[in-house]
Amino acid sequence: MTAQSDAAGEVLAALADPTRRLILDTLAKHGEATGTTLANELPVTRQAIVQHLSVLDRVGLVASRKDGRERWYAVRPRQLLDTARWMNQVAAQWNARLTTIKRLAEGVDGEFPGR
Amino acid sequence: MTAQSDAAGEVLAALADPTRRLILDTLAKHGEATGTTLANELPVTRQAIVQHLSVLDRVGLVASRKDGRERWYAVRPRQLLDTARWMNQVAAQWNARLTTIKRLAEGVDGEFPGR
DNA sequence: GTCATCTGCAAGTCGATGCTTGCACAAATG
DNA sequence: CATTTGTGCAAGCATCGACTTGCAGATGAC
Repeated sequence: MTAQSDAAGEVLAALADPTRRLILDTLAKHGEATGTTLANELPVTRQAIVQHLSVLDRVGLVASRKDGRERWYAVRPRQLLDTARWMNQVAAQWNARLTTIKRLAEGVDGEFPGR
Repeated sequence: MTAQSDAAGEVLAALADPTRRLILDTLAKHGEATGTTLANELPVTRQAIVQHLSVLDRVGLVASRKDGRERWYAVRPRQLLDTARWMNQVAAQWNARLTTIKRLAEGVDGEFPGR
């Protein structure tokens, strides 16, 4: 119920890094790119980029294709959509629980602090 | 366009930690809980839990209320929903870009590797 | 064949952070 | 008032991960 190889968690961890999000952005902008291409316009080394791409590939956020001596990467939306769906489900659970609590505390008009 | 105080990134980073997700789960299950309550049923110290709750509060995933000498925490779905929406938008952008590319590469029937 | 370029592997550095222990303070109970 | 219980602050440790540098191998160009 909670753990099912935890795909969502992996994707979240991958997306948590700002550089990785930047790489994904750039990649999506170009459609396809190689490690060296990305390194040319991003403020990090090619090695760093390749390592990030390795992480992103492991969780299925990018895919790679080898052409000659070049390796081309592209973005894959599916995992992102799945994770978004997961988040919506969790949020729905929270909402359900909160409304239940509210119903139990019937009559109490005090809402929760607005942070 | 990319940076707008980056609320999504903050939430992602907060959700990336497994212990933090466990805390959120437990919290949602109970509706409300205190640091010591959570520490009683989770395999970490109260201090660790409070620190995590501090992070979660900073990004708006939980809110706290003080009653006497006890501080009660509860989950807040809004940030989660916002982040899910953000993910959907990004995924939509990726999809749009990918279909454009595909259209440009008209005639080519080769799909992308299935990882 | 020779040279330039792109990739892949490895090791090392450095900062961030998850978790702990220790203690002081505040509030409820007797 | 004394005791107990819950919270808040601080410092220390230890691990993880982001990034770099260095080099070897593979592929294309001249």
